[in-house]
Amino acid sequence: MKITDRKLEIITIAAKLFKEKGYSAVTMRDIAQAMNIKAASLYNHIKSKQEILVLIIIEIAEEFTNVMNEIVASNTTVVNKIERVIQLHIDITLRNADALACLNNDWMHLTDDELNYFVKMRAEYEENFRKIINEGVLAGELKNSNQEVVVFSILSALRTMYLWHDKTKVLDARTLKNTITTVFLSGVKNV
Amino acid sequence: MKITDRKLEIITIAAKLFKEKGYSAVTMRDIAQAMNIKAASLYNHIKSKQEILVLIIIEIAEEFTNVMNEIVASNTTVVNKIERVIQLHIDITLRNADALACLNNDWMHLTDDELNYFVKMRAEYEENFRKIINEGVLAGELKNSNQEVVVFSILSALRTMYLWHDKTKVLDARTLKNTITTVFLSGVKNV
DNA sequence: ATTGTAAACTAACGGTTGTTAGTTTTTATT
DNA sequence: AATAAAAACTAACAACCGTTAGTTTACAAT
Repeated sequence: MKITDRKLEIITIAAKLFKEKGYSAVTMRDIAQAMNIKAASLYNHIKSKQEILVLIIIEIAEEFTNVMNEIVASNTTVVNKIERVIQLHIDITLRNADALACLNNDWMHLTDDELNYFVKMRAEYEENFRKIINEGVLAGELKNSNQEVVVFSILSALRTMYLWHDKTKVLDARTLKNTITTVFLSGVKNV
Repeated sequence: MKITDRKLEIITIAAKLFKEKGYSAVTMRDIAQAMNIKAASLYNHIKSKQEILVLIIIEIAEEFTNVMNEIVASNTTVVNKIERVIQLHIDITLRNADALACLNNDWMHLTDDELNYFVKMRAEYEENFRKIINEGVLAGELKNSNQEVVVFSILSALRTMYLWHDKTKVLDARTLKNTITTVFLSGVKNV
């Protein structure tokens, strides 16, 4: 079950294609052509098109889940927790934007166990973020705004960073984090 | 070239299906089944699958373009302009979330003239929003943060509101607007 | 040099796709 | 009741889909 170099190559190229056109619009022949081989040859390395999708999405989803669990359990301020969530999204976006795009756009094409597994992880992730926001309101660290709106405003921006991060890659990760953190914690308006 | 009732029905149902699975994964037979007719019957009303996509996307894209042009040209404060952009996104999200989802996720399946037209409109829209932010910084209304990050943080959240607006539909449009405005202008942190 | 294996190939399969042609049914108008 | 138009139907097409079977090539280990 280990992932060979060639298999990893397929997954990487597939993720890039999936990002551009979506899982359903990319054919096995497209993937093969991008690797300069024939479609049938792919099956020496992977079991199915579906397996490619699973390998792209699940690993990243688990990373989000694991780090978010650490953050929630950590003994620190809410502001610091939010900063670490922002950092998590920046890290993964900069490291693997294609796979992240695929996770965001094509997760619904997972099937059976993997679909259930993903949906469960995503719900837990959102619930954990909601907990952080709620904790911040109760502790007086955050304003008492509508929690759902706050949660999804921030999460939406973080989740779709992959759409524009390449335009801003002149920025190093640190500057990116600082700006985003400021925007969400203190807003854009001058006081 | 006018849009009959039945044609509008097809577009509405198609948008809903496209939102769930994406343009490529939805077949003409899927759309037909959702209307309790056969796939071939659809062609009494529409020219092609592609035409459905065009009709869903272009109208909304033009509305965004037109209103954004009005906002940029208006003689008011930058904060007020931002509030009106937020209002624009809320209005369209509440009125036609399915089509908006389709615009966000399936625009790349447009072809030829319509693809060029859409990409051009989107670029102009972003450029207009960038102008507003820049104007605000110059006038001292906004903090001098990195503009690209500010522009895309806000736009990302507004663009993906359709993903979670149904969870928050207990909120009326006014409350939604007030909360989002506060989050982006003043941040979530207590001062 | 021989052999075993990994990884490519050609050919083809059964099913699905968007779409067309031709026909029948439904609906509205006189 | 007769008629025209609108909108449904059946049947089928050529192209494309993911995938399999069987074969050949490339290459490392003996």
